[in-house]
Amino acid sequence: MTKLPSPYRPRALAPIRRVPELDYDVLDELLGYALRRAQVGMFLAFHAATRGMDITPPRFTALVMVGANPGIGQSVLGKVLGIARSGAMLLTDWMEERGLVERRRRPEDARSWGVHLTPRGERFVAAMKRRVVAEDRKRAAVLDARERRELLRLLNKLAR
Amino acid sequence: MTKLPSPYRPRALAPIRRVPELDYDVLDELLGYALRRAQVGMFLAFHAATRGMDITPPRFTALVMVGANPGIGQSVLGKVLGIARSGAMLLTDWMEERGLVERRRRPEDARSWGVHLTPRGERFVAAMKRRVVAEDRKRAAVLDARERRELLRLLNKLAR
DNA sequence: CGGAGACTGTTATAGAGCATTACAATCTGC
DNA sequence: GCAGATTGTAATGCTCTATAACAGTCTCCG
Repeated sequence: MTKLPSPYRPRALAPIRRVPELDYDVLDELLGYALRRAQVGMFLAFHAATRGMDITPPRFTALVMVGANPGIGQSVLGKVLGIARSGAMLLTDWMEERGLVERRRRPEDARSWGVHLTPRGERFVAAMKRRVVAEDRKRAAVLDARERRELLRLLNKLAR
Repeated sequence: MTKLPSPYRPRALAPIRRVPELDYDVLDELLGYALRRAQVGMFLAFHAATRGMDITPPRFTALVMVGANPGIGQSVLGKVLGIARSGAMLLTDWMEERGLVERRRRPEDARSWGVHLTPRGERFVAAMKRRVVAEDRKRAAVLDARERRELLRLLNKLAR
């Protein structure tokens, strides 16, 4: 039905392996390093959970935000994602090419477009969220409920 | 003294800005998203702390590991960093071009090289570690000592 | 001991992702 | 009503990393 420009190539990403014989020096004391290791693990789980959907974390975030904030502009999308406007536009192109979103003119501002989910996009986002949320919980299952809440709290505090 | 192939161009990376008017939907419930936000913040601090040194997180990790494990091979380096062998080699090239490390033949295995810090590399790594550790502490100062330890523990648990 | 298979570093190639810059249309405020 | 900011867009380029192929070397087992 819709043409898919890039023929889905799964991005293989290697896990960060812990090698017991090695001395990790200050790395073990740095929050930044611990964050990166944890995040790579999470990314691998994310990737597995969305297999076949051609989804990446930025695409996921963009789609969720469009779903929750219909009519959001591309500049705001860029801010939320921490990327430049031009990148947000390419991302929007990608979503539009797949028939997941559409751009609609805004009557109150002729410069900007509002981005909206299509019916197909709604279904896609719902399925995607279900998978990702489930995987996130599964992955976080090594922590008990209290630890999970505490981790979330500390991370948000750190991110300010 | 040593020629620097790429003329140090700082990689501007945008922060992930929180937009209060927006609905973040499931994102606020996902550990993965919180991890990413925290990590981007940390990366920005890291980048500021190493300004002028042309350092990135993988380069930092590689240099620290070489310093703490003299004679480490490039394949192991790749495993530790979570990148392919070819990437570890380019990284080693980069360090060598700057006179920070040298490759030495291993008598016990003629296939592999051992990577070692040069005297210059030793000084560089010491300065780099000082800066990064200080910045990491500063950045983590929003947490008290107990929270910091707890965060580190939870992150390591999550990364398995 | 000799060959199969695994492992090392290396090279070349390719692609994703993103920034930067420049531009035109439009909005806002003095 | 004009200067300056903002929006989407387009073109270009760079960095990081993977993939695949290759030769040299090691290991291990028949």
